[in-house]
Amino acid sequence: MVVKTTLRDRRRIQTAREIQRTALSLALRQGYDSVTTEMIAAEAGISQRTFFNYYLNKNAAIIGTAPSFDDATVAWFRNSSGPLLNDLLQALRHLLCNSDLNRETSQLIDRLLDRAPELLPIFYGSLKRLGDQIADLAVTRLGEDSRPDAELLAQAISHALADTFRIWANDDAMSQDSIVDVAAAKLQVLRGYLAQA
Amino acid sequence: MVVKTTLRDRRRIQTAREIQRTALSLALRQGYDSVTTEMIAAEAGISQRTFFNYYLNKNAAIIGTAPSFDDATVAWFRNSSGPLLNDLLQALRHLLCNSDLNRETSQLIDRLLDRAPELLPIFYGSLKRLGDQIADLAVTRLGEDSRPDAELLAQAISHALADTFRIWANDDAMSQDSIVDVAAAKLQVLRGYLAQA
DNA sequence: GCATGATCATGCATAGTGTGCAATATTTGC
DNA sequence: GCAAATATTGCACACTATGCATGATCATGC
Repeated sequence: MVVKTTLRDRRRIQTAREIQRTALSLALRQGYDSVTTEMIAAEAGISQRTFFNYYLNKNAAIIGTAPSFDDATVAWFRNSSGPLLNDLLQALRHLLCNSDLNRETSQLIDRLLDRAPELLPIFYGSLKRLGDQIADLAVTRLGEDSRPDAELLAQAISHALADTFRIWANDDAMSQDSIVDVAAAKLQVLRGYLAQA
Repeated sequence: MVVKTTLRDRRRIQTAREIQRTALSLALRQGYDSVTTEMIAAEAGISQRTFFNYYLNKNAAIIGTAPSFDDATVAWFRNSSGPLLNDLLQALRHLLCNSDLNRETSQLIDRLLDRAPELLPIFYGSLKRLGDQIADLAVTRLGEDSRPDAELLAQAISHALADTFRIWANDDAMSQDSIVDVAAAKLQVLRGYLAQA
């Protein structure tokens, strides 16, 4: 089933991005706290009410919406029989491949996180959604009883991925494809620390 | 240096706990969203303005304030030369030993997290403070260059600890001392998953 | 004890967030 | 084009959170 992309859909995505860019730009210019949703709406050329139609709250407008696994990837994962971690990483490669990341926007987010560390929990909180999806995948292999362990693993993976994102955002020489590989390397470093006991 | 505990200090702690208990009880009774800070203040016998003198926001009142490492523990850690993970876990044992956890309150939090999953990111966000402290400790050993790796490790440790907390809260037979041990076991499970690649 | 300086509780005003609802405008499918 | 679906907007409103002024309460040195 081919997805029909209507004018409305395209506009919706376009507007959502414009709001995010405006919000980031304003927050970097005059500080996150002193930016109001009214300002963002005004500069984005929409009403405040419409702003809240696009994002549930101010934080969400800054961070943007995280991508989701598509059905094909989920199906592939369920049928694959490779090592769990390898397959999870492979699924993430598909995810990143399909989503068109914007390095410029990522850079703005990265810079803002430096200046406004109070946003860090929100950033990682948003990443928790991705982590939950990873945990769901892992649970299909490990069984529902292992959900806490799956969540711990998923949390580590998404955290490593987030770190790598920030590196990628600031390194134009780094390719989008290598994000997952670098994150995987970070996870092996983590494994090393865990082995010291 | 012995800490002098004045009447004011004791009252402050007492009131803070009372506010938290009230907030938890109300949230469990009628849902987190429909509880207002005014209700919490009224039921706790204080003004709304005083509520905000104790907690920066509504979320903080629910989750409560996480404990901090004391100077003695930090000093011990810096001078110790055991394996990193072992020493971090040992520091956490000191932390838990000194802080008088309330199992009843923890149970209420656990139940509320089940009913209001939108609080989960806030819960883990609050745990991030503990994670940051652990990361700071680890950095004193690994060097500032390894901060991202230290944060990844700290994140995993605090997540494992949080999971274990929820188990402890609901298992009266489980001793407070064993929390760190169970969390350590969880970390070894994580290590196993990471080794599969 | 008690004076006095520090800290705390409170009321009030105010800025900002976020939602429900109804009216209006735009797009889609036919 | 036209009707149904969907988007945008204004408005009212409840709630969160902060700053500031004022009076109450506590700590401390004498």
